[in-house]
Amino acid sequence: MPEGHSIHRVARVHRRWLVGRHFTADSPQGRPEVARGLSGRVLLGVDAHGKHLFHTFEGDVRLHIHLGLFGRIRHFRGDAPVPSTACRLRLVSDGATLQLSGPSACELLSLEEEAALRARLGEDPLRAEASLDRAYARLTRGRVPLAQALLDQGRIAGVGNIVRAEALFVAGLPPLMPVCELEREAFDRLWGAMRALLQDGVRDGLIVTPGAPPRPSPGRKRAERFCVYSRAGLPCPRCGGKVTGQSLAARTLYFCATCQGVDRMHGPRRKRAVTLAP
DNA sequence: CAAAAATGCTGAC
DNA sequence: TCAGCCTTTTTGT
Repeated sequence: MPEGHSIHRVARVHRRWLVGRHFTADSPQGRPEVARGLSGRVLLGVDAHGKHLFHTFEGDVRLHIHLGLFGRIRHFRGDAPVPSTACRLRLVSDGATLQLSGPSACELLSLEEEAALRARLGEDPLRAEASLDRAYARLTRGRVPLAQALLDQGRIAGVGNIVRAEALFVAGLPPLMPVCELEREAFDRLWGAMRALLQDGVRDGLIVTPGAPPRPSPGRKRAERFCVYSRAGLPCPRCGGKVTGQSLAARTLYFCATCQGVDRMHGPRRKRAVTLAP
């Protein structure tokens, strides 16, 4: 579930439905001190940065949530079901309930702790104040592969395995090129692709890459949402060649070697030299 | 039923 | 580089 778009969508939903309400909190599993700290307070605001969520309650109480790989947030209007035994935090108000399970972080932070955490995060394509200059400068440090740098939340925040694969495909960029060789023009294209995918994801609640196969591939039941992510061995929707899936820094990277110019290392949009007759 | 997989991150070697 | 964390959903017998 959780790449940046899911988190920003949650923040938007909470701003609309939960801010201004007076909550009682409990923690069926694991975080009694967090529940105690929040219980009886009014929620004042919600902010998302990358994959991190920050809730501010009255009395300067700040909740930090990171869903990690397994985390989930459910909300209910009116009656809510009994939470699972794994429910880490439940917030209940008149008419709205929130249940959080499986997060990798659910903690109260001081103003300073929150500031320190946010300072470690890179530019978030979903935040209005994001600076392309800063994002480009941070992203292109060092010689790590471009695809690996994209998952580094200190360079760019909110991009996960799906968005990196799909955005690199949309931008037609070779994922394994040294990131310091990424030209500004190619970066702008990539940033635009990431931002568009994430923004559509916030609006729609899930990511569907433009150009994804409209019909299920052979051996699949449903129409597909992605061009390359999780499609190793299946045909690329653009050129029909086989999509590659390979491990990079312990994550699976998906790409189309043909469309993303892997052999040329600098992308397919560069003009090929032509031998002219004398 | 059991097993596997999943969009993430950390800490130990 | 790898194991480990942690929950839910999907797939297979």
